[in-house]
Amino acid sequence: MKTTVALIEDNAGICEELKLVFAEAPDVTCVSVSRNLQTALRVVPPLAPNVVIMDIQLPDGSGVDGAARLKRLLPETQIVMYTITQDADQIYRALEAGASGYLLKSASPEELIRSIREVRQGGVPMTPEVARKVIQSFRRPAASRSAVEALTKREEEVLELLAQGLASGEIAQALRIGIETVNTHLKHIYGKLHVRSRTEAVIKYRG
Amino acid sequence: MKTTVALIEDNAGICEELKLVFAEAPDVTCVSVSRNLQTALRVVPPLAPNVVIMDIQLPDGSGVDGAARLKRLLPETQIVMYTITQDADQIYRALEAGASGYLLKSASPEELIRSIREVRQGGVPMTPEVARKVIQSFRRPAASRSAVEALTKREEEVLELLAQGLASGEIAQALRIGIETVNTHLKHIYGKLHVRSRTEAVIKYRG
DNA sequence: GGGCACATCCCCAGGACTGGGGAGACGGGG
DNA sequence: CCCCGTCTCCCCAGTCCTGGGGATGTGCCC
Repeated sequence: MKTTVALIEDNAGICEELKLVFAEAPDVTCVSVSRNLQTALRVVPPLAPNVVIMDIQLPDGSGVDGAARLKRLLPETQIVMYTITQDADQIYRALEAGASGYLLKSASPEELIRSIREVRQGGVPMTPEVARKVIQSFRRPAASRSAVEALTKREEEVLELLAQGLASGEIAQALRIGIETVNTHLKHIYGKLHVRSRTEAVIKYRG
Repeated sequence: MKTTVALIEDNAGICEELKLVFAEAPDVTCVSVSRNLQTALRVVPPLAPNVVIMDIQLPDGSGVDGAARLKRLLPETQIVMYTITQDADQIYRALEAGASGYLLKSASPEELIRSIREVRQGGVPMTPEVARKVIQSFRRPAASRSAVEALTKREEEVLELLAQGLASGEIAQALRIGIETVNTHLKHIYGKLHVRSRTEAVIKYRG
């Protein structure tokens, strides 16, 4: 099975190294290399690669957001994060964003190529440390997995009304506060839930 | 690395089959076979095997509960569920209970042996279908369509993307149409669903 | 051919929303 | 006492969304 891959990575050295790695695999073709998010979001969607390998730390934004946006534009594309951080929170966010794999940069070239093949066949390649953390998240349920708990009481009230379809003005009326205050609460909610619109907030809230 | 395995499985045929499979692997020794939970909970702990392979459907109780109790008694032991159900709920419960792997009985003998080795090295063996479900649990639950009556195909596609939190421009990009067209579809959707905003449309769509 | 549904694109005006900033009041904790 | 979090309100700029209007092309059915 032929596989097209787009690489999003800012470090030039790693890019070169990965190009060599890809060249070793006859069934893997690297169709694009982007050094930042902005370029990637413009260049990658038209190419519709089978797999995207991307870093989390990018110069112009978080790879997690980038992954979410790419996944929305290309639902069929499998996204594999390739990064140094094994921060549990980053891992969860990446998976929430739609990533299908999470490799640490300590992975060998062979593992990387194997992972690309694996993800194409429906697998979920992860470095063992990462897999372990993912599984652990099931043992302490709902702790870090729902950011909703970080919301203040008022913010939650606003979100609840938002999730009922009310507009800002209507929420203001219902809570007897100013519309500006509602918008301030919304800003804070967006920040805490890592979303960019009321629709996304509602989706996250309603699970 | 030598690995001791305890098997908990009520079906006699499968037991015999697995014994043969284990005999094939020189580094894997089956130290115990239990046909039910009660026996297993008495016999297995003193043996402290490296790995437990267990069914979920057992005559005297759920394998999920059994896994939880075994894991408490043997924190070092890796538990791998081996079952026919790929019910998402069962999978989550098993993982919450402390299972480190989840294999379907459709897995081949080779996969089973490979999984035993994998779990000993910190891996998390899962059949691809299962892995996919686990990963999906990090995303949003699927939409249920009910009140979506007279929508055309295109309108439904737009609504689906809308319900994933995409902005108009992103929907346009995803469907490769103009943003004006998306807005026209949205107008029609609002009319048909009797709503006045994208948020309300999403709420109606997702029930 | 004529009518109809569908999908596509366009224009426009007003309002809503997003995302920065600041700032006052209040209460709790160090 | 001062700091910090929370809730409240405000300003502003830019973008997005809503809700009218119209237009073209395609395919289907009678």
